[in-house]
Amino acid sequence: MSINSRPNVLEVANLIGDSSRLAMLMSLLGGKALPATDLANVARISPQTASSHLSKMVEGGLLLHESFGRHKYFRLASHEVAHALESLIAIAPPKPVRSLRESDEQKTLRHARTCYDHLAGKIGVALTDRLLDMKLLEESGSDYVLSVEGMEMLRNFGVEVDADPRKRRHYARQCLDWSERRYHLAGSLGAAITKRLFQLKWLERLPNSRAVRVTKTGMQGLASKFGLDYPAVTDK
Amino acid sequence: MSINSRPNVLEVANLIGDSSRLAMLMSLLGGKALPATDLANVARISPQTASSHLSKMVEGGLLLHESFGRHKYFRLASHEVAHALESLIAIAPPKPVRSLRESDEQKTLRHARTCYDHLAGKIGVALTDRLLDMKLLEESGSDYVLSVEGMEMLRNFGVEVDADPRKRRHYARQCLDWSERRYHLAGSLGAAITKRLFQLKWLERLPNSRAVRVTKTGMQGLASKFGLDYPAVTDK
DNA sequence: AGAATATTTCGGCGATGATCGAATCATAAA
DNA sequence: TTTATGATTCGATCATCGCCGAAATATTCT
Repeated sequence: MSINSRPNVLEVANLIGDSSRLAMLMSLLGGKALPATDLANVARISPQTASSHLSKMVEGGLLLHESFGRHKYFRLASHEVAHALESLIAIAPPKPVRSLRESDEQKTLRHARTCYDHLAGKIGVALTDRLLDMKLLEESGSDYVLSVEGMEMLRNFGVEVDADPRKRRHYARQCLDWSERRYHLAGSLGAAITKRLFQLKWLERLPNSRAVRVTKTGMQGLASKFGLDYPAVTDK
Repeated sequence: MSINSRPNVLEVANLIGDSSRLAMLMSLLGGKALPATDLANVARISPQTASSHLSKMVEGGLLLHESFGRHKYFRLASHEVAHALESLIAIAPPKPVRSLRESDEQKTLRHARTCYDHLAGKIGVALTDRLLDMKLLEESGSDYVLSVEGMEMLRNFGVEVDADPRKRRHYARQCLDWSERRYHLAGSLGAAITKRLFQLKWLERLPNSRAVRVTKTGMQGLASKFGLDYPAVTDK
């Protein structure tokens, strides 16, 4: 029984397969650590129930926690957990019933959001496309590789480009975007670029959401630096 | 609520998070299609219960079925489903309690098995290592790329090497091996090589298991063609 | 045709587990 | 210290769902 040998797989899948816990996990996919009460809210359950769920997920290796005063912050335990969640999202059947009037939150999520630690949504896909067009990034097999020019350009841009990217696993992974059904740049490079965009205040987080907003300077910056035609992205 | 927008994620995770269904899915990770009764056996449940589970998994998009006479064969619906399962295995905490006397089945699984459509286990990892040593394959970011020599060599070896590998997604993916905690070659290239090894009868499937056996000619062949020191692999 | 095997449907039992109220503990503000 | 807020523990309730027995349907074998 190859299943008995890995009882933890069952435990992990079981943990994810509950509506309340999944709601918490999905909101943690934004990459931020959130306190227990906030997580109870997103799941629409009482603090007691949330506490129970959270301790189970910590026990099961899905989450880590850190205490600050009377608050207890939870976050995903690793990139691997985020990746597993993404891969589940990827196999959930295509588009569900789509109401004519798409919810606002839905719309902002589709537009731009963080996917654990990197940029996703229309903007994430568009930026990746630009990097490819500008030959800063190249597809390689089912992965990306940073070109020499790309490394120089991004370093000048202030991104912490790794010394020897080829040595690192998951340096420039392709991540399948559920809203766009397209790939975009993930991995530690994707995270580093996103980090820089926040530093420059080209991006800012929206409260209580994975969604992010491109600021005014961000629009100008993305246009001049990467030639990203912002209106074209938002329109269609 | 980004969760309400994707109810299918919950459904999928829920389906995986049941012991009986997971047992079936794990055995289907071998890549073969199996009839309902066999799946009932691996899960140690009655045919009625299995039937119920199977129809749910088809409904949820995890499985596909094909009928041959009175038999109904089930298989994983896609590479993505296999990939999602692998990613769950990867986050299940390291090694569980390990009895001194490891079960025979466990041992053969560790040794060599199919991971959906490619070779895994000690042999899978060892073969990948050899391909890297021989410069037929190169690491690129978190992925593999077939070298020019590699393409020629494998084509001569009878592997259906794709015309333009760079165009294909998931051509030479790295797959994390749960038993070895090492990466090995997956993707369509990994599948093509494995297919060829079965053709040549260097590998043969063991009944009712994901485990595979390296045949006598296989040992010789792997040694002469890829310099794979078979005894060294099996020993430690 | 009759017998055997594979799969499915229905119905009811039973266990697991998500949920919240009430109470407790811990930390921070007043 | 007192008060307020975040988090946890315990206990009881209640719904869900996995499970199998019985019976039906379909296909193959003799």
